[in-house]
Amino acid sequence: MNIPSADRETIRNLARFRYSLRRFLRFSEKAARSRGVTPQQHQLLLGVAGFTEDGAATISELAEFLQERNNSVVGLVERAAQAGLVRRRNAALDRRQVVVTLTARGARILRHLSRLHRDEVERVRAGFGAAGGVRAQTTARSARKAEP
Amino acid sequence: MNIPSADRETIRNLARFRYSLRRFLRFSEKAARSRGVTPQQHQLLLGVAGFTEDGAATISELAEFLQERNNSVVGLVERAAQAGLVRRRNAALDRRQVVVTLTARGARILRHLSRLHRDEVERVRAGFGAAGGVRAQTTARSARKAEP
DNA sequence: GGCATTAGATCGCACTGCGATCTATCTTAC
DNA sequence: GTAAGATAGATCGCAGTGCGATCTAATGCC
Repeated sequence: MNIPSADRETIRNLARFRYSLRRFLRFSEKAARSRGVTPQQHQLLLGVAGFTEDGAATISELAEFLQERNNSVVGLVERAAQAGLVRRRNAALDRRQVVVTLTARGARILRHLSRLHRDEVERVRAGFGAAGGVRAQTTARSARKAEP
Repeated sequence: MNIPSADRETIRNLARFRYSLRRFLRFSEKAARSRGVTPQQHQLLLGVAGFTEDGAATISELAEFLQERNNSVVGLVERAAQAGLVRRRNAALDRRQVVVTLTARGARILRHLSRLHRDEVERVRAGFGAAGGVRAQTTARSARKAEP
């Protein structure tokens, strides 16, 4: 394997960072499902309500927010619309554009999930800000018998 | 939609945070693919080399690191092994355990990717640490015509 | 008005993570 | 020692999801 110690240090830090990230995303995923929406739908709601100034977003804007291709977003919006989370309408000014807004139900779920996330994000931020130490993680690691 | 302004603030911050996250993950994904491995394989390499003290990890440890079920990890390791990125061997002490280590090729790729990621992570951390302002994002947002 | 551009939509596909289930190994109690 | 339970992985089939390729409709521009 022979990895130089400078790289080892970098790798160790990156691993901690990614582990922290995974745990956060996992938390978020469970939170979303606990409210009856998929993680992707939750992100969609967040993008619709929080990415722009006016609480509405086009497919392209959502694709930028989610960092996905717009055909992926089309499908996601379609399913979310069927689930009664968002509403679509054509922009009057440019009728190629599709403006997505939240339904009352979508807004309610987003509000609830956002409150749940607020605290957790602070924890993650604290972990990121620290010089590389997230203590709770080390304890979470399962003990493995030493190799002979 | 009627979302209270306190929630609006929270939602706005969460959206910024998630957008930053998505962009980072996107960057990471492209970096991995540019070196000929899938994003998941990259994370696997990182977990093997950086999650434990000894540069090796069992399936269960990797499942914890990746926050996935261990059957998912079994498949991931299988594919990575076939791609010549990692090696498996049974732990001598507890023969139920499977210890995963990096091949020379896996280590080389991980080293390269880690260097690429180091700077980017710092940028993300900076964005997280700031009181909620990631400026670059606003400019990246596509302009949408105002609704009439 | 005609041509390039842009915003979405449609289709089929491939990957990946999961639930359910199974086997092998280790641990504990008796 | 041995049977019962626990633990670590492996196997199988499936469903969700994001993507490439391609198409249509609306807009911009000269």
